[in-house]
Amino acid sequence: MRSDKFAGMARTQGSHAGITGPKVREAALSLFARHGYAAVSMRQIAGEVGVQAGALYNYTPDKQTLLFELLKGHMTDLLAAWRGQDAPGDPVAALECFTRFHIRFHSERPEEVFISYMELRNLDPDNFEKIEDLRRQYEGALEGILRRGVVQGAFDVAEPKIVAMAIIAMLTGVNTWFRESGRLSLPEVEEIYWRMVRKAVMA
Amino acid sequence: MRSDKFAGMARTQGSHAGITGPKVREAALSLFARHGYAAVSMRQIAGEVGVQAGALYNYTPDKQTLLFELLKGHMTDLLAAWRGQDAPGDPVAALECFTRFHIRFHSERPEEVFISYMELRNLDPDNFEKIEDLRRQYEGALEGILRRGVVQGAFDVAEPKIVAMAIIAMLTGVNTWFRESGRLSLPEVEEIYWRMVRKAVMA
DNA sequence: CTTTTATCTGAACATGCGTTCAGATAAGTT
DNA sequence: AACTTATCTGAACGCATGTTCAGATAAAAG
Repeated sequence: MRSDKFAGMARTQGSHAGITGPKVREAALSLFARHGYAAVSMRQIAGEVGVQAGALYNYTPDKQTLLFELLKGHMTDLLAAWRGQDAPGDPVAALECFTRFHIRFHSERPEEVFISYMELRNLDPDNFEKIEDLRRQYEGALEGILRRGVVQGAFDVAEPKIVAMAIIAMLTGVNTWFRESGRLSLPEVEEIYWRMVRKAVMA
Repeated sequence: MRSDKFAGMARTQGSHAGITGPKVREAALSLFARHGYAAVSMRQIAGEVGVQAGALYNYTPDKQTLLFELLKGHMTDLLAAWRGQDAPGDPVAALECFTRFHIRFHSERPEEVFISYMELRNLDPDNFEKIEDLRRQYEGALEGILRRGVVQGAFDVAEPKIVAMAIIAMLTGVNTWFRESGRLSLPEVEEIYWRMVRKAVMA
């Protein structure tokens, strides 16, 4: 029952709100990103939602699960969005697709990205393992592209797994400085990074 | 007086220890890296040192300053170590020097690196600005190398500042996976990353 | 040996934490 | 209209937090 509500099932009965669940997750996301999981109290989250702290426990069994659901949702969305790209078969085109997709997706969700990289250590071991598994799947997608490119002779990459991690680290770094209002537009940023990625792996 | 002690002046008088100051910083560093600044209590740090919580205040005016001094010390060491490299004048050789230096230095200090990237948001604005300034100086070193390479026609880089940040993000990512005991040695890792960096920026 | 002093203890302070729960509230159902 | 039930309040729970400080301790200085 609780999990149904948490998953976003329409609440057809109740008293005041009807959208408290999403608001709780939005408030938690924003506060965790700004101040860090450990530094944010349930009372602060409740305050942002406009509710007393006790009411939060209608939407999450505890604080830890609230964090976990945010991270899991982000990683699940990321994987689903990537799979929805149906990337080209050609490795070079696929790599370009991945590069642009990663920058675009991550720039649209700076808060999720931030906590996904910062708050992993605040997950208990079980939850951590689940998130890590999703992350490895995403890395594996890029690694597969690289391996296919090597087989076809398009890429010169001795260690596809490590190069995949290096590329992802580089692309994710965009989020530390990119601002919508800045000098460069997102397509321009994509272009700069795609040039680097392409040249770095090309045979 | 207190700042002298904190800076490491020999304590020629006192009671029990004589090395409590360094031990406090080591314990704080290790615990902050493992659990995060906000999640670590002064009592935990004191416990690791083998002292009561109150005694910590002989070595830091407060918890915030303890974090700040760790970050400042790390960034200062990093800049000093880089300046001690006297990098070659040739941009390509200098870039190789920077790449290998960055990987080596960071792999030797995983805890400092971790908190330097994770705990910036826990600094109050004044302290944050000071650390950011040091970080910009370090980025500027790489940016300078890139600019010189562009002028000499060795590099093809349209946005040296952004490419510098991208390279640093990529190189720092080594710390997320590299283990001394792993399959690859540090020189092998340096080689893999240097290949990527060189190819990515070469004209 | 006595004095000085840096260092540490142990208790206390006010405040905040995550979480629980009985009871109030208001919307949906009949 | 009365009934049901999801939702929220407000108070309470035990416990932890950063920081302070009077007093104990032991090493160095004379």
